Amino acid sequence: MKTVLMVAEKPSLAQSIAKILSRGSMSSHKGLNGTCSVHEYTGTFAGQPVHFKMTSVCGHVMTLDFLGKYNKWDKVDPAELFSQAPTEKKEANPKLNMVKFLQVEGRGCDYIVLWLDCDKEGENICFEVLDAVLPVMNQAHSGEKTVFRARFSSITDTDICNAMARLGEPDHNEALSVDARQELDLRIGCAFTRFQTKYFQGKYGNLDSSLISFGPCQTPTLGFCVERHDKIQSFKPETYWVLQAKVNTDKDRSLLLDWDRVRVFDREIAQMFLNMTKLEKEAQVEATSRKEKAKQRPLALNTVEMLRVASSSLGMGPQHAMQTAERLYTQGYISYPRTETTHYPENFDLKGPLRQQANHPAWADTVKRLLAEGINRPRKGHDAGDHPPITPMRSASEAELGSEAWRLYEYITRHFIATVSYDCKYLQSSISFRIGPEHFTCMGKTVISPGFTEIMPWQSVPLEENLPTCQRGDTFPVSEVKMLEKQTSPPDYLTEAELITLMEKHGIGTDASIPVHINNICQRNYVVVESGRRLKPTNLGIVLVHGYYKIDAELVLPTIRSAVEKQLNLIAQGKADYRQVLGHTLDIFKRKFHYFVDSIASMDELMEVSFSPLAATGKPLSRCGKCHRFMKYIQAKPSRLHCSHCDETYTLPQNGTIKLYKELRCPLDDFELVLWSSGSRGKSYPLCPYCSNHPPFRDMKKGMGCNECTHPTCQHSLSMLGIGQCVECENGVLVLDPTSGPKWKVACNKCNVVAHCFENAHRVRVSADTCSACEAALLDVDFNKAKSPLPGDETQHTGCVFCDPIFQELVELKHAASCHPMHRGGPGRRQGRGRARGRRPAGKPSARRPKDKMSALAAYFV
DNA sequence: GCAAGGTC
Repeated sequence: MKTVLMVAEKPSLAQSIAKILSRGSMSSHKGLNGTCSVHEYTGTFAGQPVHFKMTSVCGHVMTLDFLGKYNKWDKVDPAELFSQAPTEKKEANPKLNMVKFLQVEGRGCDYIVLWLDCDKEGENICFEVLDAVLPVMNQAHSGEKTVFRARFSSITDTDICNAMARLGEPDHNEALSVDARQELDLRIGCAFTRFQTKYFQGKYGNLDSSLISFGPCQTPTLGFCVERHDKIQSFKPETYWVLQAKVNTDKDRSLLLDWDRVRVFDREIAQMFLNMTKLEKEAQVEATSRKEKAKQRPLALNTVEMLRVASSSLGMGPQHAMQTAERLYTQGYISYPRTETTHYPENFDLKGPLRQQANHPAWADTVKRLLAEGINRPRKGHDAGDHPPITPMRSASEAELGSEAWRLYEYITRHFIATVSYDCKYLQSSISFRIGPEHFTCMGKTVISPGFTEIMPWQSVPLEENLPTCQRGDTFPVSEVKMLEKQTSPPDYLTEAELITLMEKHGIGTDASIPVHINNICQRNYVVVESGRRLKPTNLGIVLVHGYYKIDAELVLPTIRSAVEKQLNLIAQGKADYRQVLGHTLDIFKRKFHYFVDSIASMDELMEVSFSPLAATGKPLSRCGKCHRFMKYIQAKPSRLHCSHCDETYTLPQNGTIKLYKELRCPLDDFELVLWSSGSRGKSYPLCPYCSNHPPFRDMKKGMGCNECTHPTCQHSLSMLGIGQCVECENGVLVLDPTSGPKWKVACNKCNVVAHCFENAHRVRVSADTCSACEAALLDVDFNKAKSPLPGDETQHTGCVFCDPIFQELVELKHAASCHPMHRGGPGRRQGRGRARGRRPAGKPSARRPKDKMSALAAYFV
């Protein structure tokens, strides 16, 4: 029997589609990556009985990057990234082993049916899948078609079955347009980002962003925020005047009337109108009206609307909301949360999900009534052909979800119920009055039936005072006419919800990437989220955008994306050649780039005002080995040392603290050593600022400290302080931390293994001798007289930390505590004493003997 | 260390 391989874009879709096509009779198992499943069943294909294997990828299989050597920022001129630098496709997520997985499942298959999402990205993934699978599939008989594309617009039985019955071919042009987009985004984004970052980081010490990034989506996104900032800055308040009248409708009730002219900007004129009305004793009713109005139930929920409401009403940022929604989805509480569609498919079961909510304490009454009296037909929304709108899939309580997830789930469920509820109906009445020559109006609203606002109370029609019943010609006594002086007020900073709307309108990003772009401009410190989730640009963000405006406004305008996308669409439609469009667009941006580089001084003028030059930043810390003057330590990201005399910058390890190390110097270059520490519970090691940036020996990499230095005789080097192979990682060596006393530590120079030893020793040295059992270097320890753990009055002992029975008792293996508890390894997983002891019962040789120090070192000298 | 697009 022949085999048909079928591939969807994500595991959940593979399952739904297989369920439909196999009519529920399939057998499933997890694939080798543990994420994708394979669903198997038998059926017919091309008129013959076959075996079906339905599986999926996880989004893109491949990602585009430059060849490795072009990723060295200090060796490559960013201008080269436009054409010379070659790109390569790499596996998008090496952990998933997707190519291997596809080949294992695809080996020996006869046909392949591609069920990727029906958009350009999906078409592109089709070819990524084919590249992986075709080489291992059975060879086609002469002329027989083996590659098929299923085109579907929703995940419903009819749609999926129709797609299966009318298979087509993957569209190469659409896929090529995505290849072009990837290459453009990569080359343009990286070139500008690297240039800006290097230029400004080399000049200023307090930019407070380790990366000055540029991108065709993130930069216009920032542009929107700065545009609003500029509007606020340039706003000039204007004074205006309003007439307000009050009439008595009853003995102790009065009615506030709005002026039909709304407002005037001339005081004299307002005064004139006031004079004409204030002596009038009566207001005459000129007309009354009563209109029944409706407030429409919401459209079915899509991603961006969910994100807007999450931000504006739940105070939940888009990134966080999306993560929360994804968790609710994978746990089966809601349907797939990434969709543009606001229209339920024709045969969508609305009552099923509604019935699941019928006993929920929060909305049982509403749901039961809807089920009993009949649900309303949802409004006609937009069908983007991707996934059905977001709906609840089963009932859940706050206790089982936790408060954050619950708030989002509650909103999604209330929204869903609202879409099958009735519109809110209310009566809008108005009375028009005349006081002297001037006209005034009073409006009132009364709810006739609350409809969906019962389940979405925040949408309720606000209660307004009932208007008196009256008719044309009636009069009411005027109790007061007064003139109010007011001022126009500036707009406020952009809310996330408004930004999402702007991005959607201008086609910047997609439902899945909009939260990422917003998150990016926050992380780069271009904007900060203020109260009410409003985005206030920082000085850095403002200067960047104003700089682009000065040099080349197109770089920040939202049209930058749409213009390129127009070109890409030509490729997709087969109307333009992929190479030509790519070459042409790259050429334009290369020119823009060179112009930008040549004009950078005009952006720099703005930078100068807000930021301090490197030389004027930071505190003097350690001496330069070249000029022997003090270098300044710049703490702001990225932390570094700057010698203003030599005009050199030396980057330091991030995420830790830096101190001077006893004014000790590196024997190679005379630079004063500094001590890097990740905190009292973590590890620390000395490093030479020069060596760390210019590795002195072969096989040493940038960023290394003395604990990885292979200098044969320096007292701070790995050679002198190394003890033996790390007990956990492959290539690490345990190195004595010479600064850690009196609570001595030995730490791995690669991973975060830390051994705490000898609490009360006042000196610990690495001996030249090695252990006869395990070949690790011996430690020579002098204990405090009063607190010596040694027998008798002894204070000195030399032995192996792994094998010596006395030392074994004094060593405790841990993992360095890093800044964030999430990243903490060890103690959580492996309590207390680790492998160092646990795997070495006294007297028995260890299962994995630590290599002797010299052979561990030899590895470094290769 | 960089983009944006998939998805986990």
